[in-house]
Amino acid sequence: MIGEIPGVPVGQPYASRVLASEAKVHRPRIAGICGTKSAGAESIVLSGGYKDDEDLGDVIIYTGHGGQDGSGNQVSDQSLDDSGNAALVTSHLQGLPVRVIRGSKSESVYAPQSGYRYDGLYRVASYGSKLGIDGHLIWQFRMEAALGTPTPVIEADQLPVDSPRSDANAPVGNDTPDRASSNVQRIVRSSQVKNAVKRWHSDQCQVCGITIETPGGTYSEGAHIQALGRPHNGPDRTDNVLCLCPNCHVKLDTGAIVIEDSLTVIENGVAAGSLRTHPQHTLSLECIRSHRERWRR
DNA sequence: GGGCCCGCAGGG
DNA sequence: CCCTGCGGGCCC
Repeated sequence: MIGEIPGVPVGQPYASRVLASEAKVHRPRIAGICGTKSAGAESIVLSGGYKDDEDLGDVIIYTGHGGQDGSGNQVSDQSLDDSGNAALVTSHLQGLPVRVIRGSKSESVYAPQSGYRYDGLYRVASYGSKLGIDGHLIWQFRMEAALGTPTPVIEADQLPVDSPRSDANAPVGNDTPDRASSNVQRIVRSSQVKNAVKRWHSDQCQVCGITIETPGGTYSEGAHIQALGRPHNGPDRTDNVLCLCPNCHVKLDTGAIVIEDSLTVIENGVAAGSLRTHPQHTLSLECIRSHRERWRR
């Protein structure tokens, strides 16, 4: 389950990994990353297992997994083929939220005094590779606190001796949790619809035919033909979604291209080829017409 | 404190 | 199935 776990507030402590696992907050009992390449990452744990990590509170530089010898030393290169790392790449490409759990063994001032603590949702802002402290290639993911995720409280005995407790360290609840979590669930649902379409087309743009290759795999965007929400109110279904490259996505959203009932693509008033199709991917003519109506001139 | 080994759930 | 992993307890 991606996003918040219902009934689990930000700041929720767990005495052990087993308890966090039973609460479904972070299911693996040992591994630091939970997730799959196809669905994205559910959650990560910062527990001091990788020395290249940096914890700045609302920003975390999180090291991917793999390449260690079992006692915390990096002895070989990490790879994006590793499932956890691939999962974080997917979360980045699709803008999906990741639950963050801090453990007491992390060196960070934001670490809990003991056990583990759920610290809310973060997004994978960017990622890249570099040579780690031990001289092997590592992949790192920049995690940024999502809107509504507070910077964690610095627990009392972590404060520098002279610094008074400030209001900034007062316990923080979750602002408008219901609305935030329903937004998250809507993003997740919508991304499942888009993923189905992208899989059918193997990330090849249905308009221009290109496939973008990245170190983390191929990339495409799921583009709604009839826009979601007011005033267009398009359905979030696969028959209202196209697999497009970012350029063609912009063109579709701005009316630079429209689509005829015959699936001919019209650009600058002239036919510019035919939409690529897939047998399992039926399209809604109603949505295509609605998009055309929107950009009639 | 470090080393070891027993774990099991997740993922491919 | 097999393999791995930001545990954890116990022993030294």
